[in-house]
Amino acid sequence: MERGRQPTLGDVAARAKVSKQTISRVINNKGEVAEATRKRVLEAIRELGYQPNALARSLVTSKTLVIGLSVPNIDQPFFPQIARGVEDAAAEAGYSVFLCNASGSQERELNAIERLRGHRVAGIISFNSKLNDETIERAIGGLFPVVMINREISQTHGTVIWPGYESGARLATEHLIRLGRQRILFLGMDLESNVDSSKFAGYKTALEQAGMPVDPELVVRAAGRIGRGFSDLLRGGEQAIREARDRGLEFDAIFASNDLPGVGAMRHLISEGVAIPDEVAIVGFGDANVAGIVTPPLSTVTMPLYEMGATAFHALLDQIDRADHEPRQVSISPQLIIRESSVSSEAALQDQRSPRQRAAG
Amino acid sequence: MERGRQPTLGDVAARAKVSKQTISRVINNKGEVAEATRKRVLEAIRELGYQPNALARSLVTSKTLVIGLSVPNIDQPFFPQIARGVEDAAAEAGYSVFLCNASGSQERELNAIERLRGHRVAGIISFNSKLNDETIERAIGGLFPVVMINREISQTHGTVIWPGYESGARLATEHLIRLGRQRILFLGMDLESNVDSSKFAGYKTALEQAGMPVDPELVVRAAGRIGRGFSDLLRGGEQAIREARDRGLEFDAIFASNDLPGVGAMRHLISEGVAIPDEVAIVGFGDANVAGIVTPPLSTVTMPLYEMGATAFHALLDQIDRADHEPRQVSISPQLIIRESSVSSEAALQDQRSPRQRAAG
DNA sequence: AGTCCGACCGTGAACGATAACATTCTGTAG
DNA sequence: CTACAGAATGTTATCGTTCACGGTCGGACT
Repeated sequence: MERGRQPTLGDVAARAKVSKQTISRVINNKGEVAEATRKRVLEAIRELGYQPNALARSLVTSKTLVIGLSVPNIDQPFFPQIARGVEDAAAEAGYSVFLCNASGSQERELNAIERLRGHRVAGIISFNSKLNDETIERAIGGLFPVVMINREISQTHGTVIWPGYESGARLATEHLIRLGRQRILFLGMDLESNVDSSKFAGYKTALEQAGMPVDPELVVRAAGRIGRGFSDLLRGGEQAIREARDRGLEFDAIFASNDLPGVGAMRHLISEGVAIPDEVAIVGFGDANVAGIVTPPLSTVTMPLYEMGATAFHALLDQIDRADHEPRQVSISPQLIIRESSVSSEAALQDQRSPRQRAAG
Repeated sequence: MERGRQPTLGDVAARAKVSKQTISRVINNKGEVAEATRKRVLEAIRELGYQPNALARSLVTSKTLVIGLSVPNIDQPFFPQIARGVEDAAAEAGYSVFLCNASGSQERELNAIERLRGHRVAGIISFNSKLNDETIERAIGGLFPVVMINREISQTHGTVIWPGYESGARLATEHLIRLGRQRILFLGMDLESNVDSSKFAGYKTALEQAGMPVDPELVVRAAGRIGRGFSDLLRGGEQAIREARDRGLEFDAIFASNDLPGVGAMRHLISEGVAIPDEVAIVGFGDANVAGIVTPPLSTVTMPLYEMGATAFHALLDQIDRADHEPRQVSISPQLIIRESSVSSEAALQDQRSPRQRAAG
């Protein structure tokens, strides 16, 4: 199978019997060109199936219609939806998206950034980076616009998108408190990460405002890392709860900082004959899809992920178009979805109203 | 925030006091260069933070280290795992991946292909294209290598990866037959598509080989399209089964061509008090993650998706590296995972052995 | 008639790299 | 002493575009 050379501006010019410059003018709708020749040119373009070489174009204009999107692991709830939001918005603006899967490894993430730099992308959207500010600064410092999702503040230039993990966790915890739960277990994953620590802060605030104690024993860590498999995370939650019960820990509710360990925890409790939500009420955090499909459906805190992706792209575009752009910070409001893992079906409808209103604020 | 110009070969050359060509030689490890100058050059590169411009490089070599990946909808089980497989393999080989989300629209898919052409990608991996052979031929005919997943045969050049939908569906149906089920409902989505029709063919073959009738009444269509939302597909299955029962259809098993409608169907049956698997046994098709998380866990036919992605990339690389590459066809063997939606937990272990062996063949 | 203007189109340089060829330099064989 | 191989480096052309000019031509205005 021989591979055809793609036609160039010159080929089109020869066929339409005008200079290359005129072809360029037609393509870019820039400068005046007589109606007759424009038609001839378009005809030649069509006949040859000409498609401008973006590489050559970018080389001279030093602009590319390409951005990079770096995620820890596309194969995990949360990220695909964001990616879709980014891709949709980008395609609409004529941009293409390089997908980089960091797999939770710093090395691979840095590697990807280098590659993106080589391609002279117009900007980067980085999700949940494991890299610290200093490293990021060294790798991309000021070279091109960046939007970072899941980063609270940053000395780096660029826009930061921060989902309101704290307020989301507070919504969830307040919901459990309102249900009369006394001992609410916090099931985290990586308590040192800014994501989990924010969620913990929300949990803590809710307890304190209700005048309830924050018992360190009730803070439990589930093994498993973002960037690893799906079932890894499930098992992590399962095991953490098993161990907690083995050592005699008592609790009547769980707030899981991530849905998957939350589901694992729920499965284990059910298999042990614990009644959900009567004996233990559970609320997760993350993705509406997975949480909605389990039995009983898992109450969860969720975010408009698709819109977050689109927002991230538009924020990036703002920076690309105006080099003088000020660093911005965008926050996203999470929303509590109440299902039957925390409230039995009849009661659910009644409680649904008040937290929704809070979520909007 | 001002944006720094990236250093070029020339800048490095000036700093190391050699010609640009020597820099190029060092970077590409091509041609001989004295150890002393090589060191000086590397030092200059490090100091300036130089990163070769892939655009300029590609322009002269007419090779890019970029491929395109087109999927119907990244935000849906199946695709993220494939994408990860592709991205991992690509990154290892130094390639970057353009992600294109066709959203199930032909127009957007063609659009994406045009964009990819403009970027002179080295090849394209297209998943489950809605486009017919003729359109594809016109859009990319012979211009660059293509690997198509989910396409049985094709007049087009290029490699085709075809998951064994037919044999997978046969495994599932045989499993249900072996359980003594007499009236097995086929729950499809888009019976006209090559994917669903292959699955139907497998279903039919299994019935015929067992000497059982193929009742057209038992072929039911779930609304909802790939490319739409998650819950869309769930509801489609739910509704289809509701309607089937409303019109008095009787069945003791369901083979769902896609997990999501299968789960929807199961949920509806459970809510109606139908015992799973005693009264109705269910087997789905698709993704192990989602199917494993529902209650009861859904038996399903699944495929090594991550490996499929990696395989697709390597097949593409083969074509890229050797222009004379012959069109190939790769097939993937599906595997039946038996869970409690078809067999109660004790019985499951016994039946597990025989279908596994068939899947390997 | 001369001038000027606007519409239309072409020319040459540049972008940042590599390919192919040319040059310099050193050491060694004839 | 000359020639010549081979290592080390430099020169020039090229990839496919766009940019910043410059030219031509016809007509309106003075």
